[in-house]
Amino acid sequence: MAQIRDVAKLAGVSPATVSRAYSDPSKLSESTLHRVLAAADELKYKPSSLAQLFREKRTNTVLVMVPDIANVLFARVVSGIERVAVENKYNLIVSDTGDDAAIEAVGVEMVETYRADGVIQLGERPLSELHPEGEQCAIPFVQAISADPRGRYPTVGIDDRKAAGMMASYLLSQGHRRIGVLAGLENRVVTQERLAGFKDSLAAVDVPFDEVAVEYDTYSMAGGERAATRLLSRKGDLTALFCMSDEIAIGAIRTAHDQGFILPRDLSISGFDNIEFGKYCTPPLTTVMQPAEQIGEVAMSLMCDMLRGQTMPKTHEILPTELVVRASVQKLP
Amino acid sequence: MAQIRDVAKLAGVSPATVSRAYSDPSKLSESTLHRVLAAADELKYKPSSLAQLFREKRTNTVLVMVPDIANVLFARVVSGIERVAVENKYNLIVSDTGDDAAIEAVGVEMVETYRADGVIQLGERPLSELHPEGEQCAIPFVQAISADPRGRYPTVGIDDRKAAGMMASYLLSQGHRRIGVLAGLENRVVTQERLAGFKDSLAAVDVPFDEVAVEYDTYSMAGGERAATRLLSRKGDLTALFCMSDEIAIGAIRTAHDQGFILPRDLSISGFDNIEFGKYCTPPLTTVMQPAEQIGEVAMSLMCDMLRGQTMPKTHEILPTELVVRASVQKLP
DNA sequence: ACATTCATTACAAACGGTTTCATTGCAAGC
DNA sequence: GCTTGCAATGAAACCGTTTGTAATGAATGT
Repeated sequence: MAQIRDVAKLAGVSPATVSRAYSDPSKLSESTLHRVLAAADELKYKPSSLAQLFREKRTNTVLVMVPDIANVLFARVVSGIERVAVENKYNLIVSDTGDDAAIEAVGVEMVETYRADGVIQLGERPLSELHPEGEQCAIPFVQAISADPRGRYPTVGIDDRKAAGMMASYLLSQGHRRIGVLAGLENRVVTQERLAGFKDSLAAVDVPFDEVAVEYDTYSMAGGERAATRLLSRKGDLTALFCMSDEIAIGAIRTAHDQGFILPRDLSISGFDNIEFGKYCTPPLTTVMQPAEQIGEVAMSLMCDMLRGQTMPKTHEILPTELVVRASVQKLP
Repeated sequence: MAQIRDVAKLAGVSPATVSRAYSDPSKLSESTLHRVLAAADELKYKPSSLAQLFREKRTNTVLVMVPDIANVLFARVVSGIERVAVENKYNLIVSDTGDDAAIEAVGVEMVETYRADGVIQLGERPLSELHPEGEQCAIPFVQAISADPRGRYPTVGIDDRKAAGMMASYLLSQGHRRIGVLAGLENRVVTQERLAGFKDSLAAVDVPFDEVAVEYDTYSMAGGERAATRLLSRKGDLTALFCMSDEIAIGAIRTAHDQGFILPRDLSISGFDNIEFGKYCTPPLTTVMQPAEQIGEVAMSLMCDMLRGQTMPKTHEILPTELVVRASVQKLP
């Protein structure tokens, strides 16, 4: 591969001039610029980004830590991040962490070893748990989607509590009173937030919360199947299932079908997230829209701000959610 | 951030010694090693990968070009690539190309500018179309999932023609004779391959291929809906729909439901890919399993071989597919 | 006692650009 | 004609590692 000095020699100028031909062409005379570019073209010269980045001590790269890249919701967030990244000429290193603290810690280290300029964390773990210096450490870090909006680092996501409350209110407004909850993993803050929102709405209309009617499992279709099976065998009188994700709801629909329920006549089911497949369920899923792509876009925008301005925006962006009414929830007479 | 010379000074040795303390500790005396590590620890020294990589002229990074990261099938392939990448200590730069030739070309350039060591292409476009030197250019390149296995670059995927033939044969074996085809984009080689396989099986049992009964559209649920709507309005006598992807099939199921079909009684529908949601459709989707994660793993393994051995494996890995029989295809009397 | 070997460690070059500072040449101003 | 200023360019330092080669000293062999 041709180097800058080869081009310089061929064009009869110094390497500095060649460098300037790229970084600030206006500094060169018309004829020199032409000569340099012709020489570069002839030698098929491409500057080594490795050398450039080394000199600048920047990588132009942001690390995105995803708990599971094959999860459609996360994939959509990454898609949004990507869009803003290319706009701003950043590359994305994507790491599938499997929600593992050790892997995430390695990711954070990549910033300190000049492997990435900053980190966008899609997992729930805050930076303070991933770095030996805890809260003190100061690297460009943005947490998105499943973040607790109370730390000192910027976060972007939705108001899970409010959104869950919105859905619960809708179920109540449709006449449902005996509502089972298919929750995700119990130890997640997102689960607790959504549960709190659910309880809020019940309390607002003085419907007692039936502690027994909650089943926890993974945030997945298989988890939804299992949780639904357990819940339905225990409580036969439920009229609706409040599911904490669309995948859980899709699993629950499968279970309900298999047990001979006619949906939504015999059982109403609501989801959360509004993944594309929900629209194609039978019956189409009533759910809460979470603006996944937009969350990614905002997260990457914040990251760009941090990277350019060297300043840390102390914001916690809360993006709006929307109730998506389809057919899986029925109005009771 | 502390640098190697700070550590060297504190430990009273030369930078070279500090460097060797990491790269080959056996070269140092017990006491020196100890002193160096203590000094490094005290200063929280982390070697700059940027400087290291610059020196080695390697990035330890592989670029993955994905037409659409939010597509579950691609996401699963990326997941497989990831797994092998971390095993081999490679980072992944993921680029969502939107199937755009210009963006893909920029990706290929990243190798020439030392931004990545190699490229894994999940799109259909071969390297020869992405580089000014065409077939001549010699960069570490592996094409996966939608590759034409006839170029000089390694590919990994399935035998689309055979797999499609397998599914068509199954439909025929269930008594279907008037089978509509919901194809993906017409200009894709994968579409043509699967169509060829479909025709193969028809020819094998002397069923004439009904050219009219093919509808092309995008590989998506929306595309499936549109194509199904067009096809069903044109041909009322079909007993089965051969869909070229699960997403298309899911869209077709929606359309069929909406038009009052009882599935699979009134219409059988088959998919392709075996994405997770297929299992949760109503009725559960009969489809062809494509080993997406494994395709990713093999692709990344090949990439590692190329990167280490500097040799190009001239293989075209064909991974096995499987018929997944569920309930969306009915046996005709 | 001297040469030889070996283990340790230091020195300095190299990686390929960018950038600061100095130099040159030319035009304008007096 | 001489100074001044500016545009264009070059020389060289620099970024933080790694590594080939040289140097040092101790141990060994004769």
